[in-house]
Amino acid sequence: MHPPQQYFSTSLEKGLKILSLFNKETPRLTQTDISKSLDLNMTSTYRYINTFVNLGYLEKDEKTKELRPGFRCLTLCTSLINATDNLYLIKQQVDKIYSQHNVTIDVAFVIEDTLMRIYHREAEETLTYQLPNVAKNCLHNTSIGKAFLSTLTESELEQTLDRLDLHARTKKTISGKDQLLSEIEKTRKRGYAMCVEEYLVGLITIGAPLISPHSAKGIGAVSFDFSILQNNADEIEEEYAVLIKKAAAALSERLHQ
Amino acid sequence: MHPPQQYFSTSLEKGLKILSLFNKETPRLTQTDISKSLDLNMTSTYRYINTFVNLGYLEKDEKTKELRPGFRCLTLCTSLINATDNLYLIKQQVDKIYSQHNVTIDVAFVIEDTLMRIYHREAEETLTYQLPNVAKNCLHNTSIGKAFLSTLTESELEQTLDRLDLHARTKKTISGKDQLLSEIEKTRKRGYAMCVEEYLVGLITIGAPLISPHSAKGIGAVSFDFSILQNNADEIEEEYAVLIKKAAAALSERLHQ
DNA sequence: TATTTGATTTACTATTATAGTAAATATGGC
DNA sequence: GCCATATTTACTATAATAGTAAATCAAATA
Repeated sequence: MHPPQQYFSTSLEKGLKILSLFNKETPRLTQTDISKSLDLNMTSTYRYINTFVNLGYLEKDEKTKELRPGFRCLTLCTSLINATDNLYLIKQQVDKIYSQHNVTIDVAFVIEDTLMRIYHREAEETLTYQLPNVAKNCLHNTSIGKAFLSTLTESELEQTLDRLDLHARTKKTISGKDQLLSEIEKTRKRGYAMCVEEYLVGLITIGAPLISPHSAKGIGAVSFDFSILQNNADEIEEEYAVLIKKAAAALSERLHQ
Repeated sequence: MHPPQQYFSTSLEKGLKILSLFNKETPRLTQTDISKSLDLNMTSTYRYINTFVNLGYLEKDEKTKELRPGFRCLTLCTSLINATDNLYLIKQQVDKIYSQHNVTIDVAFVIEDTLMRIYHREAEETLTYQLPNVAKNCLHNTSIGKAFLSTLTESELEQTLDRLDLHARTKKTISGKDQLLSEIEKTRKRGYAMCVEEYLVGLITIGAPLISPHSAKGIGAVSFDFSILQNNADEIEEEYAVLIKKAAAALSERLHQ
């Protein structure tokens, strides 16, 4: 069935998928949760979980059997984050833009069609929406998503759009595939994406893609968020189009080592 | 040879061991480095590395073949750290003590006889030594190490000491096993460890163990560091013995969820 | 207190992934 | 160009894992 991928450890992949399930939105999971969301049979799930628990990466509540990241995750994560300056440099750059322009900024990577926010700063004295740190089904209705999509090749884009559920979160959400394709094309040409009340009523965002200098592939995007009560879309585009592209370029550069 | 540990994924364990090798001191490693330090044969090392590279957890420099944590580590780590408040709460507590007493504070966990620092604050206007974030062979000559050892059972302690290389870093390092055993006993009784120029000439530290409220086992320690030029050992003990124990208790509590 | 239901854990193999040897192919230094 | 070192590929015996099924446990309900 699967192409027999050599020199690839499927067990390791499954383990990492389990760890990746834990985040701010879902900090605790049961064995069944994990088994279901990864479509992994109970015994295998049990084996991997047991491995993590034995090594201290997960802790299991003896009563509820709920799992949560353990102290070993703390050391692993601090080590890994210290090993590269990436996160530090990203935060530094975002903080700089934030202090100069007082805008709400989001930096997110896209992993398996899921938007993973790695840093966020919120503008003062503005209306803001708290977006989740991990968000599925958002590539078509956020500027981060659209900016990311604009980095894909024709065939990748085609495949991705077929996979996605182009759910219409608001009346303005672009949910037709053709319409979305031309929107992505527009985004690619001008180098940034706009999103006007497509994700949430009242929310306007402008975003540009982050390109890994290592692989030269799009890996995520940065966006500025505004409330429609304080800015209108044209003004935002006028004022921030150049800035968001510069921000994306500066951040992309900082992904280098 | 090994007891056939059921419900444990050895592949996952090896993968995690590889990831754990990356830290501030060793941010880049070659396949050979990894293979040697984990005593893993080249083909297996290659398979695991390849898995990580394919998934984006490691990036491989095409020229030098050096490996470093990839963008996928960033998302995993931010998710995991967001999933629990542990790190945030620890930092908060340390910052509080720091601002009240202006002392240099280290918080570290002990993993496989290795000291992993997860947070550090440095006192202002004092002479300080920059300790590494990951340090081997330090359980016998640091107050963090000795405090941790004092939480072990008799048999665990016995086994650990037999494993360790009781290297004498300075003239004052306690490198005899019996001498160390009575030092640990003393530490256990009073609830804190002192280390007077045993790790570095001129460095005095006082530390107390961190106990996981989950497993009720010792997992690390917190310490205050001083220069012998500004404080003498007796003064430090007098002034900080109660505080370090309180700090350890407060931090241990915060490991709960 | 029994009974049901759902979840987790253990027992047991067929299957498959992995370890490890060895050979091939890079890569860099003379 | 040649040598030394490191990485990658080929190949199979072996050991780990997947998956079924049964057992155990825990919680909710009768």
